[in-house]
Amino acid sequence: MATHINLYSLLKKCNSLIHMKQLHAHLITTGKFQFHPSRTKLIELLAISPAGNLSFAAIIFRQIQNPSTNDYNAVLRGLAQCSQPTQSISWYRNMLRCLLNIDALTCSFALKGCARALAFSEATQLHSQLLRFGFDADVLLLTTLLDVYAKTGFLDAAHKVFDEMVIRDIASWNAMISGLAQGSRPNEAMGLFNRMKEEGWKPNDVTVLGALSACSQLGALKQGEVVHGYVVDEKLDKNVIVCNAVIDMYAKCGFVDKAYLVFNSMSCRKTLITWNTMIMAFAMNGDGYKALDLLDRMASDGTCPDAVSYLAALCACNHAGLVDEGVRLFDFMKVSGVKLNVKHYGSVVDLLGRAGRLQEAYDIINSMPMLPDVVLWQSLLGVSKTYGNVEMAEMASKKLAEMGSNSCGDFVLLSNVYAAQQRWKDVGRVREAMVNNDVRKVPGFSYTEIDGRIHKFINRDQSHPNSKEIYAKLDEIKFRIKGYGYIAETNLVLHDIGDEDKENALNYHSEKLAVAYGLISTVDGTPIQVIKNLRICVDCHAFIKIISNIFNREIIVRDRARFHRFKDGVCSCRDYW
DNA sequence: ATAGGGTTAG
Repeated sequence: MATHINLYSLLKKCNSLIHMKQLHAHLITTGKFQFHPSRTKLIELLAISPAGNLSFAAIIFRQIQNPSTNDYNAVLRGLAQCSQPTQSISWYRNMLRCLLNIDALTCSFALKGCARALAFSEATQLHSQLLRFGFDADVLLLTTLLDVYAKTGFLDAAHKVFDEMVIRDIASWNAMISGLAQGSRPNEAMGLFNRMKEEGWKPNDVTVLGALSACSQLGALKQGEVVHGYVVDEKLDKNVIVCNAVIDMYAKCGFVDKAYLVFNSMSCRKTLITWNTMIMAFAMNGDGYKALDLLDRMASDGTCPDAVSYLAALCACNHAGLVDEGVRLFDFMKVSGVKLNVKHYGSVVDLLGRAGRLQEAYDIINSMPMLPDVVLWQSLLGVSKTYGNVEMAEMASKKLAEMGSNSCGDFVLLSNVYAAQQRWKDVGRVREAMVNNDVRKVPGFSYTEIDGRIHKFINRDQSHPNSKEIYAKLDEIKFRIKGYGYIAETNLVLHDIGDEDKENALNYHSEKLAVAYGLISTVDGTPIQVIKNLRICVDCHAFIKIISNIFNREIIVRDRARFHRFKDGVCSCRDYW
């Protein structure tokens, strides 16, 4: 009896493989291995702790004459969190064959494996099995199930599980809220967050992380401020993870100053991620020098920059047009010992390309120790278009085709390169390829927050209740801005349609709809904030510059990569993006 | 001998 307790307490303190092996040897040499209850705990420790060793756990498992469900579960848990989580599914199937008694933990670990392996259909099988086993009153298990459905992208199935749960606890709400937030349905995430409060639940740190992430995506400042207020009131800001999320929220809502205020007044210790979040915030805002300054300061503060820190700083140089600083930083990175990945190369290629240094950009691609990705060739294609370099554009397009990229933007860019040289035959050839290849077009959409409510617009959207007024406003704008030298950039539209129709296609881009709605529904002089899922197009950029001038409004647009602040007819990106 | 499992920022 005494040895049971001793072994158990020893196991709990065990944090190295050597110690685990010693305990194993002890169980063997004293002849207790086959019968001692701590054996299972040892296998679990080996299977799941960072100091453990999963294959060794499996070896030990095979030495057991009559493994219990718990022994199986211990290995299953390890397999579910290892680098090949599909192994957990085969292990589970094997358990069903060999064992009669599966318990709720078996299902829980197997579901975890499905989540990691993104195995939706296996999860549905587990779902029906756990119902048959009668585990459907188990809150923890149903929360895991909900989470698997959400993580595999089946949010409606997740929601159904959530809705049908007889008993829910805080973690069930949290799983559903963060599932919606991470599944690109942030508005619903906020809806559920509010409903949760109405129903008398008290959000905890995990809850606010989901809500803050949703606000970040939506650019929902008003709602984000409410969540921040709650965080402060409930002292959830003792948690550095929460602080990081608050910083990110303010930054993504366009309030980099507020983000920096939170960054500077944190009561808990900053982590690597805190610094990276703030550097990224400056980068998105075009504050190149502030980002570089922070990169220096983090090191002197005792936090060693990692690959993400450098990427963020490089990105900042790129957005601010700090070409020499960026190249210097990149050269330093190569000797600093950080492991560069394809994104670092992509960023520096973009930086050089935008500065017109196409040959240097191309040389870097050729010197890369890894294969260039689609994004990198797209960026080279983009800058080739900017500088009218036909050969480079053709080469990049060829690579993109080889890699199976089939995005509309690639074809449009190449076509524009030819069009600029009046090579109409080639333009026609590209159009034909577009038709034949059935190109993908990611639908563009924009959000704007008015009085704490999010309004979403897609291109040519007519579903908004105020649609009539919005289109009338756009007509008015169109009329007024003609006098300011605005000519629609119709070469961005690649359809066989007349110029007027091309103009209409551009006129109803989602960001224009959102800005027009902002103009009619907010008081004169107040800023208008728009979030767009793609990069802003040249035409909308020119259009909004003029609007900021004639309507005397500050208009802040966050596109996929950065912020554009339009004021008095100019943009903070200085037309460099 | 018993508990053990779920939600989490760049």
